Amino acid sequence: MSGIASNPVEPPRYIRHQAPRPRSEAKRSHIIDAAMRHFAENGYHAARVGDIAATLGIAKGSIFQHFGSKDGLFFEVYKRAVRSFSKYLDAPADVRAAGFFDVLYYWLVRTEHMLREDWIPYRISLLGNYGTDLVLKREINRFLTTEDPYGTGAFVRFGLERGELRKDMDIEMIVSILDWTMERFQDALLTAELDPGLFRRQGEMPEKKEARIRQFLEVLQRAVGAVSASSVHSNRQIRRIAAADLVARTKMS
Amino acid sequence: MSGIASNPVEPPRYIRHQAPRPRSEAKRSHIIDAAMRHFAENGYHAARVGDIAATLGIAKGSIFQHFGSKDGLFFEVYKRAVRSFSKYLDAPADVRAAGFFDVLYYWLVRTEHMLREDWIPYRISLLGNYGTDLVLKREINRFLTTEDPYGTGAFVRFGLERGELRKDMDIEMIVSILDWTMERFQDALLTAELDPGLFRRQGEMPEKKEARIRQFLEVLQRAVGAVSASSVHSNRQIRRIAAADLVARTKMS
DNA sequence: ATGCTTCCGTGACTTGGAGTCATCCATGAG
DNA sequence: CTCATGGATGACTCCAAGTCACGGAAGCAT
Repeated sequence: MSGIASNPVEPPRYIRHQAPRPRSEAKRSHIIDAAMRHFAENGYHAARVGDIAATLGIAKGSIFQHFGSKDGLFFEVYKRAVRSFSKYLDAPADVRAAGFFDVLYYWLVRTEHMLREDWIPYRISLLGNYGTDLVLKREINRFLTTEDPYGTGAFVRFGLERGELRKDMDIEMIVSILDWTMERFQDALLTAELDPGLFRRQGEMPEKKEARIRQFLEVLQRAVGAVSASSVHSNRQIRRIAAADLVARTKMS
Repeated sequence: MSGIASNPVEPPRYIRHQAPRPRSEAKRSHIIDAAMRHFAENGYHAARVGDIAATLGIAKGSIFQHFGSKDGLFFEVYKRAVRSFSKYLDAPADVRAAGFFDVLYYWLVRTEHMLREDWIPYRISLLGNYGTDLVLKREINRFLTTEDPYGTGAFVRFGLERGELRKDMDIEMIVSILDWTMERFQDALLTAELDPGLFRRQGEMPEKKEARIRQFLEVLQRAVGAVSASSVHSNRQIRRIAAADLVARTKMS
């Protein structure tokens, strides 16, 4: 295509000819751990690769040898953080048995507690979603699409098989909507920074928060839930509203 | 409160005693324009303040004098970009008269065209939403909340007054859900253009896109729309599905 | 006009962190 | 013990954000 192939192409170097020694993998892992803490505490930009190295008592160059760049390091950190989260279907068996929307409820009410005891990976995912760079964000999206770390796809199929989700929609549309709204709702729940609109008022009112969760789930159920007896969320309040609505609809006709 | 007022406090300097001269405002405006182009073309990180200055034929220090920092400059750029977008209720009168969901439809189908003729501010808003820094993102959210540049609040009130939206939900919940899903849906719609890697399937299928828009709006209507004759979207397909659903619900009881 | 003051623009300079590389060293194979 | 390989090192380069002392321009007063 372009120039003349004057020199025979050198075989590309820096390709692993054999699996890395076990020591190397362990070190990588240590670096990722320390980096995760640093990124979580300082944010992406304020985190210094040199500081991470100093914390570990190793040379900065070593980190670059392993990960190539600060972006590359963060991407590994991000993947580990996200993989450490539970998948939807990891909910206890009795919750799963209760149904699709009960599983969502289960995870939403636990979000806050999980944050307190394990805030570091959550903060990392927040940085990956909003606080780094569009180029990196693109990599992250590719990762999320191919790996589906929350198991949204399987979870939606679960809901479809149980007849709790509408069958007349593209499944990708359901997955997307679930991903979008759950992500944003959880962000709003957890960080006043991101959504000052929805939760700014009630700093210390857990019951108000729970009401929001219920309302959100109810909206979600209307949006993508199938309309049949088995799909009605087992929670009393939601069932009550759905029933009232049904009456209203019936009267209308 | 804190220490002893040992020294009489110096009157703070660097406070504007009078409005900036008109020349200054014009220059600010020029800088913002050039910066917007640079950020849009290169992304936040790759954009160089020095390049922007060189493009304008002025000194780099001048930009810092006006905006304090690169972040500060970007924030001004972001505000201008977002303010340049239409508000929901800027739709033509006949579209407004057709109803809430028709207005949404109107804007969604136009998103693509608007992108082509005016891609720079869109790209800026994308950078502001995903590609800078959490600290800046926080400022941006505060701005979006206080200024409501898309007029979402007024638009939701419009829908409520027309009886097209549910009255048994907190209004902020509706606003948040509308903001979240519209933003993400538009991003998905548009980044398919900008970045064929993500949604590479329907690159050249406008009718598929329109089907997606209809499906999305239908979901949204189920989620937050009131159930009454006047709320049904005027689009035939949506009305048909809503009617079928009503029948199904009635049978169920 | 002449001086006075305040603001604006300038570009050389400082700061500081990402990324590099020649060299060293630890380890394993023969 | 020697050699070969690849990880570890840290001083070094590069580069862009941000600073500042200075000079000049524009308003203001006399």
